[in-house]
Amino acid sequence: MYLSSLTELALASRLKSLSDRFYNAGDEVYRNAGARIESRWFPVMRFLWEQGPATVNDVAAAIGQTHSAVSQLTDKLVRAGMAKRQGDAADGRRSLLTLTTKGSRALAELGIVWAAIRQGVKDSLGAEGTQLLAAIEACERALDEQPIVPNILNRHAALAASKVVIVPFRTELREHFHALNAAWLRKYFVIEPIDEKVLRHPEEFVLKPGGAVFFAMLGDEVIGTCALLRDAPGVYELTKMAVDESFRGLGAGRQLLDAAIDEFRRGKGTMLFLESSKKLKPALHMYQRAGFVLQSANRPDSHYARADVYMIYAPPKKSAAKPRKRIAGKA
Amino acid sequence: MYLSSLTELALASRLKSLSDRFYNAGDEVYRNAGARIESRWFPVMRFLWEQGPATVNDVAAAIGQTHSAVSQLTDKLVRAGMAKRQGDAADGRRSLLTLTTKGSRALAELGIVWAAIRQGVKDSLGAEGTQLLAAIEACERALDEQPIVPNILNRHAALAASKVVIVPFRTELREHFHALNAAWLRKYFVIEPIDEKVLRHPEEFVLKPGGAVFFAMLGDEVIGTCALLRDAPGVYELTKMAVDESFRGLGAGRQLLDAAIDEFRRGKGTMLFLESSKKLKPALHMYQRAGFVLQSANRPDSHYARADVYMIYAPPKKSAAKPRKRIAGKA
DNA sequence: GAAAATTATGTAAGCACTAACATAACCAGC
DNA sequence: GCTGGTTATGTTAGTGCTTACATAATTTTC
Repeated sequence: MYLSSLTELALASRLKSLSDRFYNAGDEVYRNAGARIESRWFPVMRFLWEQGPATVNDVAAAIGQTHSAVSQLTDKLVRAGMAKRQGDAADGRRSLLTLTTKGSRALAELGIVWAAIRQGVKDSLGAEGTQLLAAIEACERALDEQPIVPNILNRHAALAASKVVIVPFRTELREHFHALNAAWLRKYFVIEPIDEKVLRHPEEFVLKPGGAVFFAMLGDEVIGTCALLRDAPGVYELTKMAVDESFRGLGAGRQLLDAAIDEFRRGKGTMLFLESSKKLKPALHMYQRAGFVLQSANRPDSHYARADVYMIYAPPKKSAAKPRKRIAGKA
Repeated sequence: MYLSSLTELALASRLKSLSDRFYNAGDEVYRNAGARIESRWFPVMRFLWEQGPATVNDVAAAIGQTHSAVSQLTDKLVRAGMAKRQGDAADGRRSLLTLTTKGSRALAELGIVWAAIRQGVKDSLGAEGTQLLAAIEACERALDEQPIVPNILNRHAALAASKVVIVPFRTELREHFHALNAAWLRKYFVIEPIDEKVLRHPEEFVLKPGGAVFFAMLGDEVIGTCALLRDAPGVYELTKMAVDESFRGLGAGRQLLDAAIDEFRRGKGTMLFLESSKKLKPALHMYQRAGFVLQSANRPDSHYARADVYMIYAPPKKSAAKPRKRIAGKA
């Protein structure tokens, strides 16, 4: 699913849709089991059932919703004959919500339905269900203790102060060349032996034959990398492009690409190609915008099992790359 | 929070409220960071940004919503000048959604905001955040593979066919006496040495001194237990009452209680008491309904550190317990 | 090549919730 | 005892989504 690739950014949407799925499942179960209640009623009714009569605010606080929501829900319960409102004699503002006998009877009959739900959820979700519950619990607590927005804004201020800079290979950054690439390789494919060799020893397999490695830095964090590999005299391969997931969208990929293309031209290269996979759509778009052209056939003697895309650098004539570079520098 | 005590039963409500919290947090962040977008727009806009122009249905499928939702959201994006609709020349039914330059520019500026969100979420939620994402992912997959409703309905049918039966102690059930009690003790308190002793050796510490242990069975599953402990001649303590969380609401607790009270009367006991904790509200209600009366002071020489409630069995005269038993048997 | 089915999209009505306001009851401090 | 603030609740309008329906374009089927 597309949303899962956005990880933290689309949390709310995914939670919402999971929530809807469970609400619907609940309603379907109640309907099929002959229960006369709806899944949205459950928290309020169960609370009244367990704890006895309570005020609107009590209920709202317990189930974590606004008093309005509870008040409106109560209207429905009253209309359905499940609950009633009684003025509190001691305090005229309050009104006690109570289950009617019809309401308590409806709940009393639900015992085995609840047991079935608990078991059924365990059957379907297994350990994931327990894990989900635990994670929800933990997040609720974490959000209560440490509000998330100020945290994000602090981070934002820090990031806004720095900007992405491309630097050439340095020995002390070698580790990152491997780590950044391993992350996405593991995610989408597997790490092939040739990857491991090159990623572990860039000096020997990239630099020495006449290639280059670049890193994208944000402040003092290494957020991306790529390599220009000399394949034959004048022939270069763009490869090992990787940007840390948390820093996608900053333009680091494009800047790395531009740096590699610059290096290719400085070296008076005659051909620059890359191999990739159809799975990596956003990357392919970027390559295309940068001047790479998709070839109809795959590269004849590819190094990679995963490669099903072959692109060659062929920018439109009249030096279209120059102005582009200025824009990238500005962004 | 009350909802967390309902575990699987209130999953939907809790997911919804978590979702709302994240939506609100997102909006707050965007507002404060000067971004011109709303958190609800994000999935659609990001998708168009990454994958290029797409039809309503493409977008809907990718972000897991109905085409109507996307269509309506598009109206808003168009009104805000972020996107436009273009009729597809090849297929007159379709209309391609595209970001306007204003839209793409707005997103391009969001790079560091997204990075900040990812980092900030990690700061606030830490491992819980990762765990939550993993759990969501797993649940989505599990629900797709194995629909949950038929599972629940099967379970329900099975449960509806059997009913709760109370049986006296049997050696081969000894393990359950410990397991059922350990579950709730660990959850609310800690297991004190005296608990461990009695739970592990009910024959020696409960039966031999003249007490009794009961189990509640549903089909061949042991779902609850309780013990009647002889404290002194004619004086009995009701204790070690436990019902499996998955089977709350079936009335097993009440039936166990009735069985113990019956046993107490059969033994011509003169006093029956119990100790419990204010934390266990639903249990206290049940005890009260069964005829236990809350004492103003705690029991003088309590065995338990956790006990802050002391109740004595004193049913209203004129044999109120008899009719009650019939009802319990019927339920 | 016309009829039937499918696909793509928009529109309307409804639901669950929230925010914002309105009202009434209560309470604390002078 | 009155006054300003608080608390408890209801009411209204608005939002984001869904379902159900409507419509038009396209493809399939005989």
